[in-house]
Amino acid sequence: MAGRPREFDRDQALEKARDAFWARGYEGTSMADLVSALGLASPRIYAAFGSKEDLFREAVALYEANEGGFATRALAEEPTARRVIERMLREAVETYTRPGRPQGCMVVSAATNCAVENDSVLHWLAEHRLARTVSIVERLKQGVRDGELKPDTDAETLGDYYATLMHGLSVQARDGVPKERLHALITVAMQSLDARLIRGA
Amino acid sequence: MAGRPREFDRDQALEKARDAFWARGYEGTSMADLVSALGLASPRIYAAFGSKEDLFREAVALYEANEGGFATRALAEEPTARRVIERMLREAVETYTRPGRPQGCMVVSAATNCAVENDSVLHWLAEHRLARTVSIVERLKQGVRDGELKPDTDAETLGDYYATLMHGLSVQARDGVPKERLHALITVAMQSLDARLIRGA
DNA sequence: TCAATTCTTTGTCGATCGATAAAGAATCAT
DNA sequence: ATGATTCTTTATCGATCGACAAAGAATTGA
Repeated sequence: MAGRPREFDRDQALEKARDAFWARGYEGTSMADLVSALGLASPRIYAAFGSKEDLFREAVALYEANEGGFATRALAEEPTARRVIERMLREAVETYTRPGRPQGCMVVSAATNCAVENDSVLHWLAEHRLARTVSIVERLKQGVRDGELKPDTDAETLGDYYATLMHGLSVQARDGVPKERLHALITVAMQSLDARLIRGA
Repeated sequence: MAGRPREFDRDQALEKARDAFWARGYEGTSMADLVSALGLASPRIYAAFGSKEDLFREAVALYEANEGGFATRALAEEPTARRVIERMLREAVETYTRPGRPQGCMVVSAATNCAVENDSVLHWLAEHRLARTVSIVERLKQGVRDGELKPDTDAETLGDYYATLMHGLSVQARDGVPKERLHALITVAMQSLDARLIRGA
């Protein structure tokens, strides 16, 4: 077993692929683009990653494990629903507007206008977005159970509200709206949650 | 002058093109898709519309003149900033979730992940989105001047906030979130504006 | 040393991309 | 009627799409 060793760093190549897909999306990034971005001939890419779609799915997984993982991290690390939501939104803005990096959210913008033959990719990303909405809603429900939020709080609606706002943030960031303005509107949006808070909880 | 008359209805063909682009985006809709959707051989399409990009721009203009024109209509027809914002959001939801129609906003989703050679289309739609944000901000500033909103209201931030939410609504609608849930979150979002209202104005 | 294995390189595959040339068909003005 | 004009049809263009065959190069275990 084990023949000639690979001459390039697979992880490093995957990072470059993630950035390319993040910036231009699944269909917006051609194999020729990847060849040039990764500095690898196409048979080397296919040997290491299988297909363009396989590479894309790995790239999204890498994104979600790092830059795009702010929601998961906020959910895991913050003690209150209030802090989870605000940190998630603030880190979303930071991630979506980082200078010298692709703008917006890879999960939101990498496959919105797709040809029919790539519907599987489109639906896969949609499921990721819906799963994120569900996790936000669940956390708010937990906040109600914990006595952090008023008992009559509609957690699903509030979760939909923040998920919708977060997806909108990605669009705005891609359009070049500066991060200061995005942070300012988050301050407005946090008031909806503050209104549901039980003081001193 | 005036040779053989055109055998098909140009306006009707444009509507079909608008629906195709609305559903699948600029690059997601191929000329072959258009040929099949319009029921016209490609030379007839080129003769009537010039190029795929010209056709797309006309299709977007048609969208904005009808289904996508709710923001403009609300701004023109509603007497208060409060009513403009709510009607705009409610009609956005209705438009984005209409059964049997393409879901979401054509301006938001038709060109997000584009190849480099179609950057012009992408930027053109981005400008449309930014112009919509500006018009919302301007209307809120007017509300402050009219004495409808409290004098210390940050109209730009509030406008950014509603524009962001509206763009997020398009993503959610495309993901299949039912319109009842979207209407519910709008009710939450309207409280941010209600908090800035001067009672009895 | 030498088969077995794996990676790299070169060249190219069929399909599809947007777009058009050329010829036939139908209308106009005269 | 006839020439000018415009639309429709058929066939196809070169470029690019994602993907791979085949051969050479480098490492392994025996």
